[in-house]
Amino acid sequence: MPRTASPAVRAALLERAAEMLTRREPVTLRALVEGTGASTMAVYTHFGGMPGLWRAVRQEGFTRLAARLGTVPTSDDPVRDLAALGAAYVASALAAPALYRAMFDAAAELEDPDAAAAPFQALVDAAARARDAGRFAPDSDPEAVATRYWASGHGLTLLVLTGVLPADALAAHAPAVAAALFAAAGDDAQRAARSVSAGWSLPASAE
Amino acid sequence: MPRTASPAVRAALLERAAEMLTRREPVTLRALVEGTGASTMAVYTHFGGMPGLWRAVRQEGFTRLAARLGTVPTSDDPVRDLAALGAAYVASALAAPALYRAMFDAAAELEDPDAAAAPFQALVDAAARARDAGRFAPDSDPEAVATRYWASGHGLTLLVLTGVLPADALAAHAPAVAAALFAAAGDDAQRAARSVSAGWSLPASAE
DNA sequence: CTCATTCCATGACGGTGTTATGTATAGCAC
DNA sequence: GTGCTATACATAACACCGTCATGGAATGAG
Repeated sequence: MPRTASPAVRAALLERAAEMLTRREPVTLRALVEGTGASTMAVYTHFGGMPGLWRAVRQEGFTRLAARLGTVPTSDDPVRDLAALGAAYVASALAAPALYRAMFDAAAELEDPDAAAAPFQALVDAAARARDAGRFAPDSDPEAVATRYWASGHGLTLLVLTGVLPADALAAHAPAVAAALFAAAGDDAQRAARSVSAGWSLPASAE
Repeated sequence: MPRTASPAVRAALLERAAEMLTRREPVTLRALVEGTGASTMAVYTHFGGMPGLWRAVRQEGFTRLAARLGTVPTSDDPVRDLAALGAAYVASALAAPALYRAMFDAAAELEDPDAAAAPFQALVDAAARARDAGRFAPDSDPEAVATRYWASGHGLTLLVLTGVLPADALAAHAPAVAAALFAAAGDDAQRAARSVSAGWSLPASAE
């Protein structure tokens, strides 16, 4: 019966939080609401506090990541598709480094725990297609391949984002790691290298 | 001429900070000094503030990590040594998860920028030995192999530490990733798998 | 011994997230 | 349409954080 909370305020707060994050501004409660004209209490009614806001921000990050991976077209070369997915993943992380780091800072707790699984599933599907197409060994486990691929890319990405490795380390090592993992999954080494090279260079220009 | 700062206070603060970190307690200035009997100003005289304390904590973490990797014995199988180094690395991270995460939270800025290079160098050396021993291709780049190995292990470790992947994912995937990378570096796939299996299981019991 | 210099303890300050209190407004019963 | 009620939201105080200005105590140099 009572007054209902406006979803516009919630969306605006979330949007502004993501924007402040990409702008490297510290996301503080008062600075956050300052821009929206809302009061500090709005964060509490909509998110229950700052931890809730962060949960929502991470959720939003994974949703956007999944959406972005969804735009990667499926070709007749599933290994190339895996590489393209990896490239899109890395490009997404580089486009909003602070958001990416926030996502994995406490990725375990999300509003919807399956949110992190959505981007991951794209990799699993591609790995399964590679197996069914005869590129990977018949007994290769798509989920295991996807996990190793993901973890390796994640580590490389984070080391670059934190400044431990130079920015060009991604281009220098990510395709090589991918090719090594795909070859281990059963693909011919040279063929894997060619597919990775083709897929990796594809969405590099994507914003 | 004046009173000289006691290194014992500095060491005690550092020790307590690391202890609070492993105990998952929030490392706050007042809580930190409470245990040592010192005052808040001690942190400022010794570290210049909390950021300086974190710098020192990260530094200490890398130093301990390098020391731990230094205890891994060198065998006549350099590929096995690489696996053993990886296992020791992961074990070290699992023993103090919060410290590990703090180390890489802003690993770019350390008191001594070369501190992060020390653990890394152990990997480079082992990769160079593998190349010189004919296990890796003569034109394989030890530094590139070490970088890819490190990044992959780092990503896998972080995903487990943050709860994204289950704890057993490390044992399930880390050796496989290592074997894939070593095979890509030129080692025979089956031989690499055997060496990795031998080296990985070695220091698993280390604390 | 003297004294200057530095360590460090005490307390105040601005900023943070949180929350108690009050107010206005949107939805439902009639 | 009118009145009631439950909820969204504003305001302001709170406890905590890191920081720093002040002052006293201790130490090493001469």
